[in-house]
Amino acid sequence: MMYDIPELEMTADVTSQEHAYQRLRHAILVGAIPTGVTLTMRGLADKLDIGLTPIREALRRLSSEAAIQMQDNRRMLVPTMTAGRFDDLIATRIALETHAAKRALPYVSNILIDDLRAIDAQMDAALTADDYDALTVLNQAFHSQLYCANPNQTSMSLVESVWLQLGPFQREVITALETFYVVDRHKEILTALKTRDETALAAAIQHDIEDGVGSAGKDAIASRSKAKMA
Amino acid sequence: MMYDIPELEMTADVTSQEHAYQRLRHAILVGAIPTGVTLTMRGLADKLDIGLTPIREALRRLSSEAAIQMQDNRRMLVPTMTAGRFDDLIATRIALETHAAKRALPYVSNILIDDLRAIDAQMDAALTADDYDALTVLNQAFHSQLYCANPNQTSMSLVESVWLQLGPFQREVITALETFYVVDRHKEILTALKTRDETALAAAIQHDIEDGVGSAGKDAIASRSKAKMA
DNA sequence: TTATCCATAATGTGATATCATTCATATCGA
DNA sequence: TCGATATGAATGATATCACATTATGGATAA
Repeated sequence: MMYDIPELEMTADVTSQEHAYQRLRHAILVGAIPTGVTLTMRGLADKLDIGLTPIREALRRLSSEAAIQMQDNRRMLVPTMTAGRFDDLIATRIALETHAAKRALPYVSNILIDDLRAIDAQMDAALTADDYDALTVLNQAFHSQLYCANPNQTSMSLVESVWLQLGPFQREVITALETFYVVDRHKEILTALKTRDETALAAAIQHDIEDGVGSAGKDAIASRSKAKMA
Repeated sequence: MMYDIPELEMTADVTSQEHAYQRLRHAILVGAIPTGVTLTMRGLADKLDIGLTPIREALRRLSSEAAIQMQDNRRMLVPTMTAGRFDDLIATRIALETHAAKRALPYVSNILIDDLRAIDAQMDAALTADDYDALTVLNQAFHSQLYCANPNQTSMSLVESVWLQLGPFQREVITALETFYVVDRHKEILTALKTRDETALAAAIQHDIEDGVGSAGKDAIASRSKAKMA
């Protein structure tokens, strides 16, 4: 199966391994790598124009984040999605991110709220420009900046692992009509932040996840299994 | 600083990389690697009697699980613990594991409960034998088996990342007097499982974490900062 | 037509060598 | 005595090579 890995501008001083990792990670995050197809090290090395060694280490890192799966046959692939796994990933996202948001709330400043609002505005722009990959990245930046307000935060890397596992769904999901809900829910999050209302914040995060990837993903899985039956 | 990495028997057919990963992982999990000391690839390769390449990939995997930290100076180390980070790790453990337990509950069978009870008995034996590393491993097996009852479970790898980050505290913590509480709380967990009581289960998990690593860890941090002042 | 088997190609694993960067230590200067 | 500096040692990064394992495609047989 053909696919391509989006470019990703980086500072020149990063190692090849880091470069490969960031680029593959981004590709998975926006759903650019189809699920189920076998990835080969030489193939990726060729595609990214990088040696085998950095690719290997990047893949090992991604496998430890459950972004890719290394089977015992020595085959590597982006795991395929099932309804059950998807459901559990969404539930885990909600548990983890409501927790992270609540822990971050005491550290939220008005400046941060303004920054989040700015990201939200960028999302509106990306939406009208039909730049869905940017939309995904911005949405994650929105959540990430919030959770990282907590200076002792230890759950961001866990959240990112879940995002990576949901990544393969991004493209089929984000084009769905439900997309605009995300922006709406961000407004709800911003309001809860402004009033420093912990309960409302947790609810808003949950709604954001459910209405965004959650519902659209369910639809995508449903239509996929219907297609298989036909 | 001197330290040694516990042996770990494995099947012969695993790759060197997997072997190195498992052994280093176990060492961090039981707190055998002191925090703050720089790890060198050649040093570890020498210690484990394995080539550089497998060590390198094992370290990359561990860094992606936040078990070790790779600084920009190219220095690698097991992160040192601070009171704030510890607090957040415990809070994350509770959020994540109560969630995992609740999701697993519908799949809990009486056979599983018996298995857990058997692990608990082994823990009693390990406790009287003063085998603290085994105690740690068994405790994690207890929790792991419970959460993995959910066939669609996606949070186990996240939980393990948190365990790895708390690992460096295991040895200083588990020798503390509070240790016996853990076993008590496991009884509470088992009771909640038997009655299929979701609320009681979540509470029991929370108590187990708080009374186990939680309180003992707080003490350890407190006495450590006291020692530094003296 | 379909299943089995074999030979070749492709792939992951691991070791080693080289290079650039970083660290450690001793020397020098104030 | 203390701090800055330079030099050599140690370390991580990467490419490359060799090898064992796995996959692939075609030929053969039922």
